[in-house]
Amino acid sequence: MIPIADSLLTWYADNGRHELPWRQTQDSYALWLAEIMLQQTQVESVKPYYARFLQALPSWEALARAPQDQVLALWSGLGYYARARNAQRAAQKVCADFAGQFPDTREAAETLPGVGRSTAAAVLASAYGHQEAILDANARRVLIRSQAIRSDPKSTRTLQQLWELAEALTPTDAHGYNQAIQDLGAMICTPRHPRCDACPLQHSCKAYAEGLGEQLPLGLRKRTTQARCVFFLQIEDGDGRVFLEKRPDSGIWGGLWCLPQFHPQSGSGQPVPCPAQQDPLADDVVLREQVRHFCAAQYGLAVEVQGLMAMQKHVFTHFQLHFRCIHIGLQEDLQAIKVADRVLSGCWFGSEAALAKGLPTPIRKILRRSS
DNA sequence: CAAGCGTGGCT
DNA sequence: TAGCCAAGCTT
Repeated sequence: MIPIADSLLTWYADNGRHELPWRQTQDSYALWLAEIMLQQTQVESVKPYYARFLQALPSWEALARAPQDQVLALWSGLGYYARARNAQRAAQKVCADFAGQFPDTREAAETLPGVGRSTAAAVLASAYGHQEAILDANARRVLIRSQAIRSDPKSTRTLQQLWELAEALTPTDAHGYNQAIQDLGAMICTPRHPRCDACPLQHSCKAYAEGLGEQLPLGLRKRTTQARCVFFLQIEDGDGRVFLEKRPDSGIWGGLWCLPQFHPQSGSGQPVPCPAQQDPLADDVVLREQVRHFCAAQYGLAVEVQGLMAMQKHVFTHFQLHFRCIHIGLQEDLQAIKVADRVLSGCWFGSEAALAKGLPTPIRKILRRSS
């Protein structure tokens, strides 16, 4: 094992990103919130969300008591929305079970929804000064390179080995060290084309010595970019309000408000796989009749299809969604609305009210364009 | 334990 | 363009 703490801390003092917003506070709530937002998410993306969220919900109590819709609206666009729902549950648990203080042991902290080992360690080190090691993507990459670990980074054994390494290397000043190793991973020891010439660990780095800097970590990701397709139904009433449904907590975009989805091949409206077809969402008389039938059966709405927007694509980690938006008007306005209000989990929103909700990014783009 | 879960930037 | 990647956790 090659020690790196001293070199890292020295480098960090002069080169670290000391100005990051969550490095200006000792409040465990703010530090925890930053860690949750930063999971799988880049610093620049988090900054505006962090400021807005803290401003609106500045304490455990405020978050615990907020309407879920407000929490999701503040998270809207940041992605991985289970984090937002878990964060609120965690705040409620902190208030109920931990007297409004972030727990002071890792074991207790890990009982909070959305808080795993690394997040718990990061908060305990930064908020309370505990000597706790983190192991996020940055730390993992730095350790793998500095020790030239060639085994599969995803395997349980390698992870176990990395955690042991992380704990052994983490000094008393874990707070500073954790920030330092993350900054090195973000600024110098980057996934591709690491800047070894500027690295404070170059003299001791086994990967550098063996010319493996670009090769490690090994076999990172396997990709499957299956394509699915769906229609989004933009149904407007006589007052220009649009109809949105709240999605169930489980699955993609959980808890967010969304336009109704439709596909002729799945009565449920679920997106369907669309292998490289010419035009999987073609507009014709049959489709328009199917849409009318769907709206009647599903929502009790008598509608007329006004037109189809151009095909668009939204890319997720695991698949890409091809979609077209269908503009729809009501035939029998007032009567239809009454039926819908009674039958549905959805609601009608004016343009401004809709945009204030927690919306998936592609839905927000659709509604912004037509507002 | 592998799959699921968002989005934006970079190459 | 299309693939790759980012301060992980849950089921």
